[in-house]
Formats: sequence, C-alpha cells, structure tokens
Amino acid sequence: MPSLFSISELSQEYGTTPRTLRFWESEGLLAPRREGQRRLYSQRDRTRVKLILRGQRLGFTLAEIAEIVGLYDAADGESAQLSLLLDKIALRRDELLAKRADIDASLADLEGVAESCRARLSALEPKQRKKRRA
Amino acid sequence: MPSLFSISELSQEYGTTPRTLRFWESEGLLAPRREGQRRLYSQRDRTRVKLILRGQRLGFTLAEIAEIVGLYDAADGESAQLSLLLDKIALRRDELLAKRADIDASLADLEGVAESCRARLSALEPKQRKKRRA
DNA sequence: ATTGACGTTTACGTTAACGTAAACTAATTC
DNA sequence: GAATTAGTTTACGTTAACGTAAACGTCAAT
Repeated sequence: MPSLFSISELSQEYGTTPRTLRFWESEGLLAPRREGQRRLYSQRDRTRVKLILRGQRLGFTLAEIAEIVGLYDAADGESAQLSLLLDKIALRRDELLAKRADIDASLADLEGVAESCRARLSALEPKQRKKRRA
Repeated sequence: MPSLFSISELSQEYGTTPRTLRFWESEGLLAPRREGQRRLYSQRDRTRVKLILRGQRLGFTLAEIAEIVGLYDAADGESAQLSLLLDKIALRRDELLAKRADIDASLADLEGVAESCRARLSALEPKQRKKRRA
C-alpha cells in the first residue's frame, strides 16, 4: 500500500469519480497535497473520504458532513474551544440516536407487514410446503 | 379529532407546506379524497405523511419512499405477489440494518473524539472544577 | 358586491451534488 | 515527434424536491 494515491485510484477504490473528489475539495471537504498540478491523496484523505461516504449514506448534506469531519480536526484547541466541540458532538450524537430510533421504528413496521404477509401466505397454501424463508 | 383534514391543517401539523403535500400527491405518494376541487385527507393519509417524513429523515429519496409505503398496501395479493413482497421487505430491512451499522460506527467515532477531548480538557485544567458534562 | 381566507392549477425559479464536455498541460511510449 | 494516458481548470447541463408567483374559483363575512 503506497500511502499516496492518484485521484483516479482513490475514486475507483471508493466507487466515486474524479469529478466528485474535486468537487468535495472545492467544498472544503478534502485538501490533498499537490505535486505540481496533480493531487496526491494521503491515508488521512482516504479516511475522510470514508467518513464522507458514510455521512452521505446517512442522509447528511455535504455541508453537514463538512462540519462533522471538522470535529475530528478540532480536537486540539483551547479549553473554550474544546467545550464547544463537546457540545457539537453531543448534538450530532442526539441526531444519530434519533435517526436510529427512526430506523428501529421502520424495522418494526416492516416486520409487521412481513408477519401479516407470512400469515396470508400460510393461509393461502396450507397444504403446499414449498420453498419458504426463515 | 375530526378524521378529515384540509391541506393546510395537515401541512401545519407536520411542519410542511401545502405545496409539498400537492407535490407528493403528484408523485403518487398520496391520494386524498376530493370534495369538488378541495383535497380531504384521512387518517390513513396522515400515517402516510408520517412514513414519508420518516423516510426523508433516513435519507431515502421520494421514489424509494414511494416503493416503501407501497409495501404497506401490497399485503393483499396472490401467493406469488406475497413472496415478492417478502423479498422486497427483506431488502429494505437489510438496507436499514446497514444504515444502523453506519450510525453505530459514527457514534463510536464521535465518542472517541469526545473522549480525547475530555482528556485534553482535564489535562488543561486539572485544578479548576468547573461545569462539566456527564 | 367586495374583501379575505382558503383552496386550486400551471409554470417558472432554486439549490445541492454532481455529470459532461471543451480546451489545455505534462509525462510516457511507440 | 506523434500519440496515448492521466491529470487539470472552466463552464454549462442535469436531477430531485420543492419554493414562489400568477391567475383563478368559492364561500362567509363585512
């Protein structure tokens, strides 16, 4: 693992495109080194890409993700800064917990539908012992 | 609770706008009754609105949400339809589980940052016993 | 009868997050 | 040295999910 990556390497590795990585950079989410014109992405850039993708999967906007990944860098300030950081982290944590509650509610709903679905199925074909899921 | 609602009542109740409800209807997510021109929303429409909002909070697109809320209505088909429905439900369930795993990973990351943050804080002010969070 | 309050349709505007294309550079490779 | 390959900037296009505005209907109250 060479610890430095071109834009096409990094984009392919995570299933994005060079355009996307440049856009994220223009939005302040990445800041790769330069060798002349070319961008050189480090391991640190890679983990940020992972964080960004995870944030997107969770439905956060790029602006929110910028704030969140910013939290990781701000862990070296003065006392007041650190307290503010802890507050922001607490807010994000509450957001995530709320989102997880939504997920659990959705899972329960879907399980309810699945249950009544299985009930109807076994009512429809009480004799036929076909392929059935667990 | 009158069991029938105007568009402004319903939109205010859930913090959206009439425009949004009409748009969702045009996208096939809602189908309220009509009294002449006016839309009349039922309890069933209300629960769908709740489902839609929850789907949005989880980062699903309207098209995906349309598919998901469609699952709730399709629970009355033939055997083959029901099996397909169960498959779709399983897919959505896996999606939600993956999303919850992302959330848990994010929570763990944030907790790590918070921890090192608290460590720095107590290192910075070892004497001062100020206000501190749990 | 007109003024609101509430509703309607139709249509164009807006923002986020890129896609796509053009025109250029810089380093191999044939 | 011409072509290929990978990268660059700049700029315009696109899609989703509405916002906003225009022009209109309807019904109760002034």
